[in-house]
Amino acid sequence: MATIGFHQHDHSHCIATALSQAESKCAERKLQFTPARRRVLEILLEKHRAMGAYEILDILAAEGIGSQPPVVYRALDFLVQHGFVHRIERLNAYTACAHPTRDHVPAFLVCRQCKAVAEAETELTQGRLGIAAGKTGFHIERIVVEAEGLCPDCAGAQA
Amino acid sequence: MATIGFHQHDHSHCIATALSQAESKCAERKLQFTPARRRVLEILLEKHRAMGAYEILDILAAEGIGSQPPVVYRALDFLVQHGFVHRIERLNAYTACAHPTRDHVPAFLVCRQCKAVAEAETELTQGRLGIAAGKTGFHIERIVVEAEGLCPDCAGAQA
DNA sequence: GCCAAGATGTAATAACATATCAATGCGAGG
DNA sequence: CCTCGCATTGATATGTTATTACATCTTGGC
Ligand SMILES: [Zn+2]
Ligand SMILES: [Zn+2]
Ligand SMILES: [Zn+2]
Ligand SMILES: [Zn+2]
Repeated sequence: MATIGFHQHDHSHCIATALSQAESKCAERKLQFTPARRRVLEILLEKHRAMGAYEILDILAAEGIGSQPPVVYRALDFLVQHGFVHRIERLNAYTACAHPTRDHVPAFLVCRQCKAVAEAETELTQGRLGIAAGKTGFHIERIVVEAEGLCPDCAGAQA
Repeated sequence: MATIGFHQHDHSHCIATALSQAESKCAERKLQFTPARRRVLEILLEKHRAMGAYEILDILAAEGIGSQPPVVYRALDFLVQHGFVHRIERLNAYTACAHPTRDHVPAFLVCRQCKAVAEAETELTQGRLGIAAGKTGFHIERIVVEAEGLCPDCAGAQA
């Protein structure tokens, strides 16, 4: 059992599922799902939380996969590029996508205390931001939405 | 003349205005608007774009105000804390608030090419993100919204 | 097999941020 | 006036995150 999106669940098999989905997707698109890329995604799925690049690198180093920063940054770039992983700007950290099969605009709830992260989705309509962009002629390609606050656990522990 | 919010305008006097507004606000709240803090805000107002901490520090160093990182980070912390400056997570950079008199939830349009930044406002209603948060018991305290794309200038230059 | 594109190995460095502790200034209460 | 407490500053060191640069190797199309 592990904490995901702030509730408990058994995800022993969803790692395998996500990995094989990623594998298929790469095959379709003629992308190379190399060992380092695969292992980084697997690590993020296993831990099921946001991890810093160097935290991942430590694991790779221990396993003899690579010990230099570019090893992990290249893998992360690939995974982020193709939507298997999201970067949490607020934390300078990375987390496996919670619904990699759907095309989506990710949004995150980030606990400022324990750093737990839950992935939600925002509406595609860009509201006042889209309107502001339109007025000025700005062309939006991507939107970062990250809410910061207290997760249920930490809020409860405040007592 | 300078680029602000992606259109031209003369803001020779708005620096002075913003500074004196900040001064009043600090006086009201019994905050110390010290020389370093004042100068950092002034620099951000002058340049009128997002600046990295070390870029600001270089200026402070040249002026003999201070050359060590804590000098600029302390000033930035203060200015961000009190709403005179916003941090752009996507860029690890800082920019003077475009409407410091109003209480607001800032949102940004960030050009991926030239790094120009425009500040907009988002609705306070948190839409589906708020709903998702409510369901899981997450308590939102702050929301980061940063749109990435191309500003009119860069889009034009694409040719 | 040959070539070009993509991926990896490796070293060095850049960019961003914080920890720690001593020293200083300054107002409120005695 | 004194001094206690608190915010600020000074100074040094260190921690953390990310990129550049260049050599080498692999892969897949031809
Ligand atoms: Zn996702
Ligand atoms: Zn928490
Ligand atoms: Zn603002
Ligand atoms: Zn631009």
